[in-house]
Amino acid sequence: MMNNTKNFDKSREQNSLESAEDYTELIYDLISLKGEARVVDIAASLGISHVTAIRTISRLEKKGFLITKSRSPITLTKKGTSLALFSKNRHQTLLKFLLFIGVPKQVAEKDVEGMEHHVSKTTLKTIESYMGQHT
Amino acid sequence: MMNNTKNFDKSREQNSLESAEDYTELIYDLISLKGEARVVDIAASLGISHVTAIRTISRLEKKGFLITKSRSPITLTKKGTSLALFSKNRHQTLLKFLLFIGVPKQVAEKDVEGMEHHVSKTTLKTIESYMGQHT
DNA sequence: ATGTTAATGTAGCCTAGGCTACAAAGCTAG
DNA sequence: CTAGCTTTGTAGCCTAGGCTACATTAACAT
Repeated sequence: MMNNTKNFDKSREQNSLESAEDYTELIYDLISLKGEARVVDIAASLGISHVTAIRTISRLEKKGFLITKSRSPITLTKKGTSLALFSKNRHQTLLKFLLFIGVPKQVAEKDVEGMEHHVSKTTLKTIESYMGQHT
Repeated sequence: MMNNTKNFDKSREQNSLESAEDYTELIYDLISLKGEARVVDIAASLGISHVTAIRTISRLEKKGFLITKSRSPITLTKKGTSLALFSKNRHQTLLKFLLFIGVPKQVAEKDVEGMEHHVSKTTLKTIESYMGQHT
């Protein structure tokens, strides 16, 4: 009889990592650009309703990526900041690579959004090294 | 006041296309290899319970990708077969490309699983052409 | 200081995908 | 031909992410 938790964790760590990456990255950028990250802006940036954003943010808080205080801007924890930086870097690398092989900018930008969450560290390293050698 | 249907369609056509691709591809392969595609085998191959498989399959039937008959093997419609072939081809191309740039086989195989659904036709074409030129 | 607007939060509904537990149908062997 | 295993199907629960509608809080302007 298989313990349910395993499968949970599996999809949770997949799905939820994706939103964790998207949200922390976005929050990081918002803080950089606007000085603070607010729910409205997050929702607007992601093209979703503020309600959905609030719920997801509260889940991410439970998982230790960020901190919320009622009606105050959102801040990233250390864990959240690390994830944001990692995601941003991966995003950039991948984008550069697509452009490098000749994908049109607009297409590359859109494709990266979906692909980035599924690229392992090994593949990322390989890409970096490949671009290094073929410059 | 935004019409709800739009957002629905957006996520539906994303999410559901992913499973449509996975399922049609798998069913296609099962028919090739075993002569027929049964729920148990689909579930086993995807590593999910047969219940989840049944539900998803029934959704895909509603969307015209396949046909089920109670307690009989599953068959693909024309639409389903096209999608399967397209997905298989994209999968292969992407895998070849990752191997080409030097990603270890095991890693490549795993990464492709996630990435493939997010690679546009344009990017796919670009990859093909790039590999053609750099052989 | 009060009234309007913007931001946040709550309730409740939907789809999709995950599960277990149980029920029914079909095969296959005795 | 019946007992038992395998396959398929149903009921019901969970998480995650999407929404609208409504409520509350805060900020701002007059």
